[in-house]
Amino acid sequence: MRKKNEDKYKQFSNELLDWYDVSRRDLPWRAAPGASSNPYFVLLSEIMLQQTVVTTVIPYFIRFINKWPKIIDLAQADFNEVSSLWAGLGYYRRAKNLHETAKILVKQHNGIIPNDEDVLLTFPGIGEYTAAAISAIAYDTKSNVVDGNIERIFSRLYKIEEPLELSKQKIRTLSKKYLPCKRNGDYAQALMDLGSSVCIPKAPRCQICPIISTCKLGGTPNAAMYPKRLPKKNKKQRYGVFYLLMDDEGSILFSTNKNEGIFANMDVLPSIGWNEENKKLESSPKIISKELALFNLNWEILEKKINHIFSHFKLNCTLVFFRIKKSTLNNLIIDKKYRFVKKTELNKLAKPSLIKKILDVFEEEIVK
DNA sequence: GAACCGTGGCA
DNA sequence: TTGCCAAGGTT
Repeated sequence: MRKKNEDKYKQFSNELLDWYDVSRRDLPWRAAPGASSNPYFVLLSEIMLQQTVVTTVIPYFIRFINKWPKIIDLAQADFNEVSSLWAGLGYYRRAKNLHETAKILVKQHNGIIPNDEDVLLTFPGIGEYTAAAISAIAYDTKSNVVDGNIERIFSRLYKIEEPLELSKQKIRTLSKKYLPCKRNGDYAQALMDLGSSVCIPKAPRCQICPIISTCKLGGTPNAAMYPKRLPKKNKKQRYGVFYLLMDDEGSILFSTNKNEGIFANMDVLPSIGWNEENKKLESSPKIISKELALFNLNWEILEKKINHIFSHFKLNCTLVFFRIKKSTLNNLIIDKKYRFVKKTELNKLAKPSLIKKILDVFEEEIVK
């Protein structure tokens, strides 16, 4: 019986690797067939790919390796520049963790990325999946790489009825049995390519699947129903007010967030609210905040509204544009954390997509 | 375990 | 339009 199972596992990986040799995606961090990969490229791409699709990552990855071709370049970079190149990619703590990891690697590991999963796990921003993926893809170790794609594939292979949130450990145990003795990095990437182009979440393309013969759901209309999931919680609606303050030289008031919370370390516009109850703030845009108080002045005000959706809440944004004269700045109470940024310096900031969106809304006013 | 942490594409 | 989801990690 054991012999029979081993044959099954071997056939599975062989068929998958044969498919990979023909169907593999050509990605900028991927080594040519037969060539050894660049561990720095693997690490950088794996961090960027956390919860982020390949097509989104590619241009960011290219910009990063053009600016910092080696890990030592990244380690020595000014974090503000790292943050700025990361802007728009989301999950901004990743940028800080990446930079910290690069610095540790250069300082304590001679700039060499370890192949040991346990060592990789000690770096900030590298968890179980990423450690296994770097080890397998960069050094071809026999690591049990389990990402969302692989969870979906094994959920379907075994027609797992439990919600994915509850079956992760079972899937790890199953997937470990299938690991081949050779080409482990290719094998992991083959599963991921399969998950992204064939065993896709909706409408899986079972007709062209190289491993349909081992799949309990293969070719059945039910395949799309797996993996099953726990019911999603509704995103709460929050309300916030954002202020675009421009002086008569065209400079705009910004602050840089601390290394915490949403938009960690990013450059943002002054805002208040972000609460579920603050809907009433919409009607009093002139009172900004304790740190930034505006009273009894004749402002040129333009008000707009946009919506923005985050991973765990929705934000209804009231946007308020003020044009102020420098001579009246003395009447403002402005916390020291704020600073005016010249129009020509805007492109150097690390602006989250929401902040870019707000600047776009007032583009005509900014150009004036 | 559950909440927090972004964004864009797609149906 | 809305909800879903994607190469997860940290607290």
